[in-house]
Amino acid sequence: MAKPSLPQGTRDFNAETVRKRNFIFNTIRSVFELYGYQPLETPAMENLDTLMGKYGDEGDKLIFKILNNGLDNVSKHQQIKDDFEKVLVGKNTKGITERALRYDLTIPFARYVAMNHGQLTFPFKRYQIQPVWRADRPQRGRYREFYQCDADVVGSYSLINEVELATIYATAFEKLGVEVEIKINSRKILAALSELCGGADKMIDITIAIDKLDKIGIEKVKEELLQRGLNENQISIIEKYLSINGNNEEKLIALKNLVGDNATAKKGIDEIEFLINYTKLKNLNIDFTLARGLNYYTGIIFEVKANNVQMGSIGGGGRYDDLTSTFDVPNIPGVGISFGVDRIYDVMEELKLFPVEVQTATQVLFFNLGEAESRAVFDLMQQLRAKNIRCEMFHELAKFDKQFKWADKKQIPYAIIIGSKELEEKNVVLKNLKSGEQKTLTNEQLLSFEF
RNA sequence: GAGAGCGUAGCUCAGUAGGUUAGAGCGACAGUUUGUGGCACUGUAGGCCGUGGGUUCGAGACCCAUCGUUCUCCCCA
Repeated sequence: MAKPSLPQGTRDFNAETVRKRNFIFNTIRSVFELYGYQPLETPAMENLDTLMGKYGDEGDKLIFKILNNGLDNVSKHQQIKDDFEKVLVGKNTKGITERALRYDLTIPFARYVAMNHGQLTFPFKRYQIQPVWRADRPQRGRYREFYQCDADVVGSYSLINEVELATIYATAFEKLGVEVEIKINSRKILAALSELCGGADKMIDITIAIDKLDKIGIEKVKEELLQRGLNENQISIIEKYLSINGNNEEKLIALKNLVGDNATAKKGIDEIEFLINYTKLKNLNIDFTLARGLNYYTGIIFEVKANNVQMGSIGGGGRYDDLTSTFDVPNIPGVGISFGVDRIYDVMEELKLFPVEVQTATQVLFFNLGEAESRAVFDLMQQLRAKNIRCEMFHELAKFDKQFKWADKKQIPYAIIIGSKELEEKNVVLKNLKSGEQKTLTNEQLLSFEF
């Protein structure tokens, strides 16, 4: 057997890491619950049909496909070879693969809603905290297996949902101690811009190009737009659009001057104004260069960036007014947000934002000083455990030195020593390992001690 | 899918211009010390130098391939 290893882009999590991650999960979950969202879980795998075509061409390539079983079945060899030929030219793949790992939580949710819309009470609000998988090349802040925490509401056009979701973002990150900027834009504004610049079919080209503004600069964006078939006049409108800056109010005024007489743009602007005025969040900023790749968004879109650290977005979302129609259930609008736990973890680790309390494991180590002593220890431990004190006994008879060092390494704050003397006198020696102080307590005093 | 860097002890790394028996720190284990840890000292274990091929009298070092890993672009959380 070769050296054991992990699949690329996946990780093991040790006790410390799991505790820190749980802190993030619990914080986000509690905020979701505060806003009336209910939990949902879906399978790790979906039918390939459910996922394909929902994330754009790039997204489709990153879906982890699961090989069908039974491909070595001799009686089906010819059929399987024929099917594989189709795979090679990018066609129908059912004979080779018909299942895939979940790529995000939104499409499985849409599938769930489409399957169960007859039973659900609308508006239906759900949250979901599960891993997703992407066949991406791993790099900083990018993994092949990572968790998303999504909250979505379907069956409502109300902008109050956007207001609440923006507030969920703000509240959760505040509770985590992470300073963030919540960036918003509207697909309606981007659509209006596209109408003015070569037609609605150019929207994807335009959004892809402008999304790169802060990375490659305005000149390169203009070059890319030219390559994508826009003329000089159209590009100059986009340049004006991208040069809009200032605070939210100033940006909206400038945008109205540029595209305000377009009906779609006006609707998008109204929605953004509503959201900003309603929430009054200080870190909610308009960013007209925000586009987001996923094709299904139709209204306001969100993206969350952590301040003071170099990291891709740690959350994103938006409104999709017609997501379930791809599953033949039309007219169910929705809006949702997602938290990227693994990136939030990396940010918190880099900025040292995890509270120390997160790490308390065993509170008390009982020394093992002999057969009769350890029996007494066991009885005492059971009584402490009944009072929710986390304690354990050293696994074997050993020198003090060894037992102390073990406690140090496991960062256990208290040691309790029960030797022959204490056994006889029915008391214990309690030592605070951090301060070095120790005192003798009766068994009764120990049971009421505040650890 | 495109590009770059790095693979030497459990971990972090050093290894000079290609030259005898590959080193350090940390960690592990044992002892000094069988009723009091963190410190110190002493000792021990631990390496197909990622893998395969090539150049050379001689390769951890140079060349090629391969695998792994990290990072960048694309795209994304």
